[in-house]
Amino acid sequence: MAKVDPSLVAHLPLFAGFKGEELDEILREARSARYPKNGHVFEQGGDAHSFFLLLHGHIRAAKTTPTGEQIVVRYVAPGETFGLAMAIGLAQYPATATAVDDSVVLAWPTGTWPRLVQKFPALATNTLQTVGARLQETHTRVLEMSTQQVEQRVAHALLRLAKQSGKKLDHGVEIDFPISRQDIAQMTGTTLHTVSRILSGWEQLGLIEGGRQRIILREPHKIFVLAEQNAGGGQA
Amino acid sequence: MAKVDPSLVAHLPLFAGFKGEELDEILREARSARYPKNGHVFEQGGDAHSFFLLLHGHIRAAKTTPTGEQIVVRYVAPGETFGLAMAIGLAQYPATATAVDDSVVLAWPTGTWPRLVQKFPALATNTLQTVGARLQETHTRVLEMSTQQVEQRVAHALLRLAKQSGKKLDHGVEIDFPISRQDIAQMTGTTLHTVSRILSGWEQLGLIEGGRQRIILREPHKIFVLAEQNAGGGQA
DNA sequence: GGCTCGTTTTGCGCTATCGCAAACTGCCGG
DNA sequence: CCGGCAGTTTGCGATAGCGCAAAACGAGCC
Repeated sequence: MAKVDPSLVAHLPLFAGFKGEELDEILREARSARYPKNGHVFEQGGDAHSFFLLLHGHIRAAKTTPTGEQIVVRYVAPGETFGLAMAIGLAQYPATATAVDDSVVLAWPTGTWPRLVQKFPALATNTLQTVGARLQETHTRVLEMSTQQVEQRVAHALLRLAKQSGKKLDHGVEIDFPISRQDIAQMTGTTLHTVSRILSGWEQLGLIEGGRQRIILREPHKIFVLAEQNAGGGQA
Repeated sequence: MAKVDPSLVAHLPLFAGFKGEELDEILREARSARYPKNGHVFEQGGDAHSFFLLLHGHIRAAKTTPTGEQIVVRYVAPGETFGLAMAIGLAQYPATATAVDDSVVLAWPTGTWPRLVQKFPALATNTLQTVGARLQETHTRVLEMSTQQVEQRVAHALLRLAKQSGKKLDHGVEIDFPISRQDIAQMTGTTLHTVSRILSGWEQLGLIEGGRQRIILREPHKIFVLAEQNAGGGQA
């Protein structure tokens, strides 16, 4: 219904190199949709009927094991695409997408992708860059999980969240959407309990301030130091 | 020099949907190169001068931390592309590629990519699929590292290696290139020692047979069971 | 204003896995 | 044929982090 102002999205990586009228044509194919907090945009295993661009809000993409355990694949911030399953050759979504805040998305039916890509090859190369960047990030995540202790991984995770979705405060940065200790545990490969212990410790030290699904980094720099330093003693 | 027979590579995912003469044109841009066992194809941080297609042999892609720890990102089997750094927008290689066996590659100078993609947009979409598949695999890896014990992760790793590069034997499957316990540790996020203990245990049970940089899966099915089963007791 | 439920905190024992050290082994080079 | 060395095995503490249990807390609802 309500059309999206092209100028609002023209600068996004997905549309890099597009003229106004091309952009128009692409946007015409999308419909916009609103999801309330905790609403499901799509579910793991469901048919990949659409791909999305987040306009407002925040989306959590999570993957579930057969035994019911979950990990958070990533948090989607406004301006990012998600649900690209079909673009990478999948017929079903490999993860579940849930709005963690009231969110507004642009959705293109899967069927439009081949046509759009054919007409606008730059869409494919732009998407390739995006997916490639995510691959790099995921490799970094594997590297961290392999070589760092939980405390450092949590520190890195918070810094990334702050960078991606941080709201600057007078003193510190607040993560701009509701996120629980459990969520952080699922991002870093640990347990709710361990995250809680770590954050409590940091709060004692005045590094952060926490609340119910809220985290404020009061001393980002000190957390950065924590994240980088080798646990205990390094190799001489 | 020696031209590559197009029919040998025509069926690869990278070239899906290409006619013979298009293929020819693409192949003409590549040069082939040979790397001896343990030769470096490129190094992490080095300028991304080329992208590659592996024709023969096996390549190990590994990422190193500032402190010198490594993880194996993946093993490249013949027919797969690697070193796609520039296609995904990187100017430097994010990992080091080493031949684990005498290997032959096809190499395209980075500069050819934009031109090739412009002329053959399907290259971009094919590559997108490939990179997307790798992203999925990496997410699976994160999931495993987050939710499974070391023994199961090792089992999964061996099964994947066997599937990708296994040589069928009378009784069992042999991994077709030299791979050390250390390598497996770096694939699963554990230590050389733990891998050695696990494999020794399995060898006792007759599940595998090992040697210096060699692994034979004698009972793939039993290993599969090991890989899938929840450690200890699952939830009732 | 009081209640309820989801989130967070915290205590405590347990153990999978690490980390170090040392012995062993099969290949490769000379 | 004889070292020497990289890769492997194994033993033995040390411990980070898990898992369970329970209490404290706080936001929203009635």
